[in-house]
Amino acid sequence: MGDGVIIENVKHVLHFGKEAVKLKNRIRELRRAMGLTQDELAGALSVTRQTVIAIEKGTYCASLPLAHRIAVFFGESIESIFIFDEEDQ
Amino acid sequence: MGDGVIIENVKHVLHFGKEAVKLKNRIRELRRAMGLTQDELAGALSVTRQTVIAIEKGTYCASLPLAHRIAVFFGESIESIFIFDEEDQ
DNA sequence: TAAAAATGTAAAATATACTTGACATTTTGG
DNA sequence: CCAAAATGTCAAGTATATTTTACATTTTTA
Repeated sequence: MGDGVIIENVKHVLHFGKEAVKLKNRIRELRRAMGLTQDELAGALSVTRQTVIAIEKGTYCASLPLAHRIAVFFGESIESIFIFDEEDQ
Repeated sequence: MGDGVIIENVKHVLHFGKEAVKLKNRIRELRRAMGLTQDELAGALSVTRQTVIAIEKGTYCASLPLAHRIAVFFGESIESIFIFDEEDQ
């Protein structure tokens, strides 16, 4: 199965690693557009208000399941809500 | 700012919570289509082989940043790679 | 302006994602 | 068939996400 070409491909792609990805998101903006408080959004997503605060502020990332719930709630894709900058950290 | 309608909306939407989301993904399939080993994919994503194994098997979810790297690597959206079933857990 | 609602902050505890290392089993190729 | 490569498993440790509680500040509204 494996041949030389495969290894070349992998090496060529090694810079896809952790060095990238600074994450911002449009949650506060989307939440306010719906006229919701942090507490109401938290309830709708089944997380605490602290989690909404931390994610809106960028203190940490949402987990993938939570990101999905957020995307479904706002009717947009994960990629359109979370912005992955191609910069350090 | 807040009015009665808003509260109605929130109550109406409370079932978007954790009860959903059982997660599978197409990573093994996509990796094999590229003729890569788990170890090579792990290297390309800057994670360990254990992480690739666990995510392929569904032992746990990728974090959002890792899900994003995976999506970029395979040239697809997060939503098309990770499948969120609307079932329990 | 004063009360109420919304937002922010901080620390300790728990859950989950990820790493490291070591070894077992399966699959592949000579 | 045998060796090497690939995949799987297990356990302990670190990192990060989420919860809980409690209080401080800002914004809204009566």
